Amino acid sequence: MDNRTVTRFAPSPTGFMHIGNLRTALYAWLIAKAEGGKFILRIEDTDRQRLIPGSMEVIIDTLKAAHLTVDEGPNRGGENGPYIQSERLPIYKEYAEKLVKIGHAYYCFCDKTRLEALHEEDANGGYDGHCRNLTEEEVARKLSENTPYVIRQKMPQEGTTSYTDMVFGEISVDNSELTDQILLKADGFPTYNFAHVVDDYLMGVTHVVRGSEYLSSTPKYVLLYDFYGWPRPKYVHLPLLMGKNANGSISKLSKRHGAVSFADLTAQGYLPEAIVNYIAFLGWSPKETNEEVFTLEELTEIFSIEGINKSPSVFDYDKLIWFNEIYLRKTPFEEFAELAAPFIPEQRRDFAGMEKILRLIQPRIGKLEDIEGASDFFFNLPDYDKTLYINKKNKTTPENCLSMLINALDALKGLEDWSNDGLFACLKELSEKTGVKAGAMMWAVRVAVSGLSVTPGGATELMEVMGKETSIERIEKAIAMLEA
RNA sequence: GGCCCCAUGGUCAAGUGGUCAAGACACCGCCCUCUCACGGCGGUUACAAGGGUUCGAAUCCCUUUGGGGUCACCA
Repeated sequence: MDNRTVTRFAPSPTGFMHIGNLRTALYAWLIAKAEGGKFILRIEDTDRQRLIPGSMEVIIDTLKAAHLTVDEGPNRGGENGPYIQSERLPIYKEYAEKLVKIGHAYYCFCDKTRLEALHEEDANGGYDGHCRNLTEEEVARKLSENTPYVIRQKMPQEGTTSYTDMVFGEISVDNSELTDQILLKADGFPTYNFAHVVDDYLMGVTHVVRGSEYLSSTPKYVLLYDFYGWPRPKYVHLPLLMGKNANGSISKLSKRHGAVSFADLTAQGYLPEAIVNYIAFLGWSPKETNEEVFTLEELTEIFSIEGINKSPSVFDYDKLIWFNEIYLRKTPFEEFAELAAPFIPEQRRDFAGMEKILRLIQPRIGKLEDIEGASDFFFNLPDYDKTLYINKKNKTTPENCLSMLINALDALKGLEDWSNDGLFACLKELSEKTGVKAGAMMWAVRVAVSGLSVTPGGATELMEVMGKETSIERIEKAIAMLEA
């Protein structure tokens, strides 16, 4: 074994990848890669009730989409497998029994009824240590009678336990606060509390990277390392990701805050690269620069644990959109068109002007989901009000727009070169000839042709896309409306 | 409730005893411009409160307040 940095991402198969989990994976990956280390994927499926089929694929696909390469894992293999906890049951049993043998764990035969009664007595109290001091004979007898049992960790009753976290510093807890947690469940599966410690040790994990919700239970894990005589890993607890509630308060980011899984986000048209870039900056910032746009590769260069923040951060969709816009604009058009395809209503996909529409829209949308709405007016002229023709800067009114449109209609009807340049030249010339500002002329035509006060592209760009027939038709309609 | 943790603008954040307290998003204004977007320029908004320590505190200590996490045969 060398002393390379080894981190792991150990999600449980819940069916979707929470964005907070992705960030944990990203940081763990970055910490490993910054040092040329190893990144392990391990599936923590010890809770059989909550197991959701197909989850592992979601996890693997997400990591792949985010470009977080796995060095060892269920999909890659490796020298420390298996990487799925349900396939490691004998290991946990062996280590749990070993712990009993050396006096730091014990068999517990308390049944559900007793535990529930305990809980009713004091909802905030833990296990009372009822089976802590059973004699060897009693244990042997119960075992021979096949009484269901669990194995609990025997916590010290005095003193304090402390450890150093690389972001939060020294954490110290009175041992009297520590309850005798279950290590091995009655169904023979280990709990997270036990399995992850055994696996992290066996797999040579050097940095345990996870959310700060584990900050206060880590003393229990640290004790396990001590009991076994294993060197403790380094701990890197990450500040939680929060969401803003309707009433302004914040709480752990969850579904009611909006899209929170990676799949939800990509389904709305956020690009994986933008998501990754954004979440890298949620709870971390680089020391030497104010720049925020970085590729994954660049992040491995500048990422450091020292830059990780302690306080929870609120997930801000506005900022995500900003990142997304940047990545959307950087995307070569051909690629953008491919990404856009699934977001275009089927009946519009073969419209001849679709490519031009996409070119107009690419630099103006926040996420791919916006494509349909942003281009809708090309297909359906919105109902609009005469007041749209009022523009202060160009001094337009419904009245002068009407005369401009009448002139424009006439000129456009005779126009051969229906290209953006041709259209622009035509209208520009017309405006000079008729003595109106070009901006005013453009305003009138643009509104007539789009029915909107704000459009992706100018009057002539829109007309080029729509074609002569539709453009003329819409202008005639506008004239009719203004004359009414 | 006990325990643990956190506290700079609406949000993300720099800042580690001496700064006019960076920067980004959002918002507002101006410029550019066939509208919008992009780009450029400018602006509004912050050290939770109260005590200390110090010549000097956003930075150190205490208290309060606020927020979060955790107390499962879930992870």
